[in-house]
This record gives sequence, structure tokens and C-alpha cells, in this order.
Amino acid sequence: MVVYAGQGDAHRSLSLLWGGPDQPRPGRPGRTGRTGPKPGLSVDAIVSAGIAVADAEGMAALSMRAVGDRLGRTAMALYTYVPGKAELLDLMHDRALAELPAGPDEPPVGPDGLPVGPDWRAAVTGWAEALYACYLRHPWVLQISQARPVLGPAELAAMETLLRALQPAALPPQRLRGAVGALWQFVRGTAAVTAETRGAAAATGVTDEDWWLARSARLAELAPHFTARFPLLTALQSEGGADPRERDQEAFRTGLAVLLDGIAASAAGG
Amino acid sequence: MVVYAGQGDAHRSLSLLWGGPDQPRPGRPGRTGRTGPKPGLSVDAIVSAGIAVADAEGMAALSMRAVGDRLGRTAMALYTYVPGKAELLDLMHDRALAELPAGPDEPPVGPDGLPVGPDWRAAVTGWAEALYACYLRHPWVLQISQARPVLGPAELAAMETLLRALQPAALPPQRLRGAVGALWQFVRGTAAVTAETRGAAAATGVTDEDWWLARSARLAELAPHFTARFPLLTALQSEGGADPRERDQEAFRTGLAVLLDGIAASAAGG
DNA sequence: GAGGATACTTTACGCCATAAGGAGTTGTGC
DNA sequence: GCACAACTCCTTATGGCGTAAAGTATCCTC
Repeated sequence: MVVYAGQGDAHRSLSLLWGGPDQPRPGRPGRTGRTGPKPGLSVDAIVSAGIAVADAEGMAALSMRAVGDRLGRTAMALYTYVPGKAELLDLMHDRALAELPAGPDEPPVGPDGLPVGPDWRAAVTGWAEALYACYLRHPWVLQISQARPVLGPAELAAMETLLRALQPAALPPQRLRGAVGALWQFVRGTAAVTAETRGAAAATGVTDEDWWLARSARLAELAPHFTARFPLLTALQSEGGADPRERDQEAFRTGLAVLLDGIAASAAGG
Repeated sequence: MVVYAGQGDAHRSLSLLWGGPDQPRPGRPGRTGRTGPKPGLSVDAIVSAGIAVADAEGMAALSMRAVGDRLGRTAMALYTYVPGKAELLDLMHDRALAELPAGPDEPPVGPDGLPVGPDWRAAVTGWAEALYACYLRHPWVLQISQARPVLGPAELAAMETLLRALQPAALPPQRLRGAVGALWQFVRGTAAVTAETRGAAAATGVTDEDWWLARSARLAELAPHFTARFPLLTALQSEGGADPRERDQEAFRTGLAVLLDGIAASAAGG
């Protein structure tokens, strides 16, 4: 379950995200830092602690008190460094994405000087797999509403990497925007489904496969005319069956293939 | 900001989702309903009230108290009908999706008896636009984590509709699964972005366009070497410029076109 | 050494979901 | 007609949450 809890100050988030580590003191507006006790914490340390809590115990357990505890402070101590929880989440989000590889600096270049490479498919696939893996390493990121695009440096860097990978396909700008959006949303959504399957299975102490079986059985029991009501779904579920435990991986691979085919068509069609 | 707040009982959600209105009394396990005062509420009424609150005041304002107030009851009265807030959200989610049109019962059939129709693109486009519009009518649905796929009847019906629309493309099952996932995630993700843009603009009392301008200006100010660091992004943003206020619509259309091209390629390639 | 800025703590407020128990209402079986 | 069980709905209470407000201890500047 997810609750939207009021926006937080995106303005402040942006400052913190882009402020960098060079600020003499933690990022509150009018602070000189010439006097007073040395800060014992830092924004970075708080973000790390937050990620540690979320990785270990899930988003539900991520409270300001929990983060403070992990640092040997009270919850209120964090407010010296970070305006509030919403902004902390924004920072955690971008820090998680910062694990993504930057990719090669230069795309392959042909004799005509233009970027060239039949293998933009491989490059985009690599990008997508890296993002997918990152989401699965930090599933809590998927509960931070994508409806709050704060545009941190790591997120933008990831988009830039994708654009670089797509460069050889030479898409017209409009198509390029569409493709980038579709790819990003696809990876995120697919990762969310995978994360949930794993999480639910782990929480109930059952294998992924057994969990799916239990779910299906229960559905069939509750909706007796299931096959009559949803014939195509029923057919699809039984048909061409991959091992259910590999189904998520498969959905990722083939969905991505569909997207890449679409991009290829755009490239060809100009 | 979004918080994952503990799973709730998916088992109970499923019962409520599929139980239908034919249960003699609200859906608690061992109730006969032969005695006691007549129920003044119903699961349906509670779900409607929840949707009304969320539509009018957003997910942040959706509390059990708020829902109870709207029905002239206390928060605790709801627990007679619904096990908890998580399950209520599941019900609200499925009810929102129930607004989607079911689509024609039969796909067009050719002389060979197989479903046929060059216009599966139109059908899928129609499906995607309907889902997109539904999400924008109820943006709070997008904050319910997709990482809790409870599989209500309306959600499954929407998938069935999509499968029916895709039938003429005659995709192999593996590809079909990939395509369905990609389409769904794409619509959801794109709708989330649009919803956020509108929401943020509305909250600050500014047009979408001005909001984007302010955002860009602030980014440029905070990251002085922006263009050097993200050359492709910078280029893409300026290039081929649609009116920024139409950009979301455009991203939806062209992203969908990319997906459809990919599906067409799969159909051709068998 | 005084004074001010700063880090961090304690306390408190108003929310939240919901557990526990009680009051009033309705039907059933005697 | 009456006791009782079933049921709805309420009040109260618990333990969480984010964070405002105010206090204390630390350190630098003058």
C-alpha cells in the first residue's frame, strides 16, 4: 500500500541534489559555518543511512527516527541537514540511480564522422538491464512515486547515457522522446512487478513458483467462471509456458525486444 | 512523496474484490446476517466515498477518518466492512479501472474464421487512450504501488480487452506477454508524468508551460555546466520543439507508436 | 572572556491506523 | 413476551509518525 504524503519542497530538493559536497556546512540557507560545534553528520551520511534502512527493512520501516537511530542521533538531528523526509527520499532516489554505469564516453564513430553502430540494440539492452538490476537491488525506489520527477544529477545522467546508446539509431527528436519515455517506464514497471513477486514470496516464506500457484488457485476458486470470462488470459497463461519462476525475466527480455523492434522501425522509417 | 506502509492482507482483498454484491451481509468471514441491526453502509458505498475523497482532495487526504466523515460515521465504523486501509485502496483501484470500456465482444473475423483486421493498431490505441484518460481522471491510482498487483476483476478485464485488441496481430505467446506488459507499463508511467506536471502546475497556480520554464531555469542555475554535462539531453530539449504544454500528449502518442511498430515487427517476424 | 552561531536534545502537538471494549438495535427460539 | 445472540457503530486508548518549539552544550570570533 502506498500513501501520497504531501509534496515536500522540490525547490529545496533540487538545491541539495545539485549542491554537491563543496558546501562548507550542511545546506541550510543562511549559514556561514564559521562558529558553532563541528557537524557530526552530513547529508551524505544521512542519505546512506536512509538507504541502509530501506534496503534492510523496506520502505515501511523508513522513518526519521529509524535513520537517526542508525546514526546514533535523534530524529530531530536530521533536520539540521535535510528539510524533511520528502527531500531525504529524493536524495536517496538519486543516490540509488548513481550506481548506474555511465557507459562509454563516445559512441562508435564511422568514417563519415557520424556516430555509427549496428549494435545500439546491445547498448540499449545493457542500459536497460543495468537499470532493471538497480531497481531490484533497491526495490524501495519503486515506491517513491514517479509522479515526483525531481531531476537529480544521477537520473539525468542515466537519461544521457540512454540517449548516447540510442544515438546510432538516429531517431528524429520526436520519436526519440517517445522511445526514451517508453523504455524508462517499461523498465521501471517491469522491475516493480518482479520486485513484488519476490517480495511477496519472501514474506510468506515460499518460492516464487509456489506463490504464483497459490495465487492462481485462489483466483480460480473465487471466480468460478474465470476461463469463460477471460478466455484469452487463460489461454495465454497456460500457453507457451516458461517456467513461472523465469517469467519475469522473460517478460523483461521480450518486452524489451518489442520496444527495440519499434525503435528500429522508427530508425528505418526516418 | 510516497511511503510503503505494509502489505495488508491480499487474501482478504481478493475475497472482497471478487465477492460481488450478492453477499447477504458485508464481507466478514463468519457472518450470517440473520440478526442485528441493518447495516447502514456497504462496501460499495465506502469505496465510492474513498474515491470521492481521493478525487477531490488527493491521496494525502485519504484517511479512514475522512472516508468515515463523508459517510457520516466514524473511522472505526468502516472496519465492519473492510479489513483495513490497504484493502480499501485495492478496492478503489479496481473500481477506478472498472470505468474502462470493455471493447467489442468479438474481434473482426475473416473468411477463414481466424480473427483478422489490419486495424489492431487502432484498437490498441483506443485501449491505451482509455486507460491513460482513466488514470488522469483518478491520478491517485498512480500512487497505489503497482508493486501490489491484486488482480481485481476490472484489472483483468482490461487485460482481456487488450488481448482481444491484439488478437489480429497473432503474436506468439511469449511476445504477446512482453507486448502486454510493455504497453501497460508505458501507459501507466506516461500518465504518471502527465499527472505530476498538471498537479505541480495547479498546486503552484501556474500554467504547465510556466512551470516547466521555471523548472528549467532553476536547473540551469544550479548546474552551470549543464549543457556540457548533458549535451544530448540539452539538444533534445531544444530540438524539434513541440509546445511544452503538448509535450506530454506528444510523448504518449509517439511512445505508443514506437511500441506498436515493435509489435508489428513481431507479428511479421512470426 | 563575552556573545553569537551552530549541533543536537527533549518535549510536545496533531495526525494516523487500528485494537479493545461497550452501547444500542435487531432478529431467533423459547 | 422475553432472554439471548448477532450485529452495527461508538468511545477510548495505544503506539506509531513527521516535525514545530524551545532548551542545552559546543565552538569560533571579537
